[in-house]
Amino acid sequence: MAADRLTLGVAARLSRYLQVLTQSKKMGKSSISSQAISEYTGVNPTQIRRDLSGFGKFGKRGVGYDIDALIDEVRKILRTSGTHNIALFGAGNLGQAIAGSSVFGDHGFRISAIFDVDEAKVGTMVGDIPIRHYSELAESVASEDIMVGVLAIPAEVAQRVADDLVAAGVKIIFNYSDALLSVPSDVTVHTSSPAVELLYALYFYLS
Amino acid sequence: MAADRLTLGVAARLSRYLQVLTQSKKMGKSSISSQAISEYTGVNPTQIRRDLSGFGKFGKRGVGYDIDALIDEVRKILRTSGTHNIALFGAGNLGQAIAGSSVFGDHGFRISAIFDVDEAKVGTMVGDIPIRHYSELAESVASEDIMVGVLAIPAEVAQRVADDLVAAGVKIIFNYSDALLSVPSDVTVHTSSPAVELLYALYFYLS
DNA sequence: TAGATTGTTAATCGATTAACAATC
DNA sequence: TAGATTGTTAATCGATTAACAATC
Repeated sequence: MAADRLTLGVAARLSRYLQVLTQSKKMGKSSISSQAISEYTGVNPTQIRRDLSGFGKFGKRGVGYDIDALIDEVRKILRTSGTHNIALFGAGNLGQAIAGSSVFGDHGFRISAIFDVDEAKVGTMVGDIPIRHYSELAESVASEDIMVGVLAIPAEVAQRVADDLVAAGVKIIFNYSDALLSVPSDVTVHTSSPAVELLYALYFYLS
Repeated sequence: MAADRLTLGVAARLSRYLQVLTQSKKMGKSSISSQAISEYTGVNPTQIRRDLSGFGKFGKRGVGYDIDALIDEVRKILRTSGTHNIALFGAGNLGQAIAGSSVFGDHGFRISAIFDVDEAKVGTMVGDIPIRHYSELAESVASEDIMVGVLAIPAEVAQRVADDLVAAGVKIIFNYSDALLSVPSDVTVHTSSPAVELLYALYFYLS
């Protein structure tokens, strides 16, 4: 059943449910209702139940969903049960903030390399991750099977690094700068745009 | 025409077009086609033209859209032409990275206050913004007409700050921690979840 | 049992897309 | 003129929602 590829919308929503489940587990809960997931994601509870019931009967009527079991099921559906290596570019304030947070680690992403061009930083550690020189990019991507590049660098150099990542074979880039990146069509770029989200939140607030 | 409230989808897409327009202008371009906007947003070019043509004939056939003029039009539609004040919580690595970037400023958001609880930081400056003590929150929100709170603080204290912001009357919160925040239904929370976006990018990459 | 919540149906609405005439 | 791109239509598909029986 449902052996087909997920639609983009379903995959995006399942990922968001997963985050709520992971965090709820951290907060000590063991089960959760579609209503509760809805409050944290803004997704209609009927749609949450619909999204999940397409893959099996994971819930208990009158009770809700067991969090541990549901995390396993959603990870299976998204096929992201393993660990995936990411490389972080830029060891400035933003890079260090990212390296020190659990925002990627909680979802099975491991920061396996941090790159910078500042010779003074190269060789030092951020937590337990050593900072390497940018010139080692291609080699590290290949030897550590890095699937994602995270750009915590100035907008002026973002395109250059994106080009080098593409040349090294990386297909997914997460861009914290506000630069617009041009990449081949088989490469996915996600740009962090907090202001964009605030803009439309503001619209609904002002209307 | 189209005096009704925008749907959530249209408002979200218009905000994203605005970011592409703003960045394209920075890069020195003066006009842009729906095809080019599509490449940077992933939104189908037909839909972009459709979204825009609902409000007027902004483009020139055979040429595209004038960037300056379109920025003005989209801002009018989103009713976000003015400047809006935001308060930043946390002057650590992440807070300093946000304060030092143009990610909010480019879209008419001004960081008018940074709060921290560390007495050693209070009174010092980040760029041209002074760090204030957290106890001044309510007073500052009222006196500076702050509409948005940005949380660059540990997950453990995020709910506490969210509660205080709600009590002070703030209706929009941008949350960089991975905490799940409970707020009244008239308050909007946006949580930055880079890992969530990577999760579903990975799904389509692995499939 | 009584209350709560899932799983599912059916109806509606908005998003998506291809196609193409209009026109710069 | 020729090429490019908008504005718009029509058709399809997925998202959204209310409602409610099933059942824990």
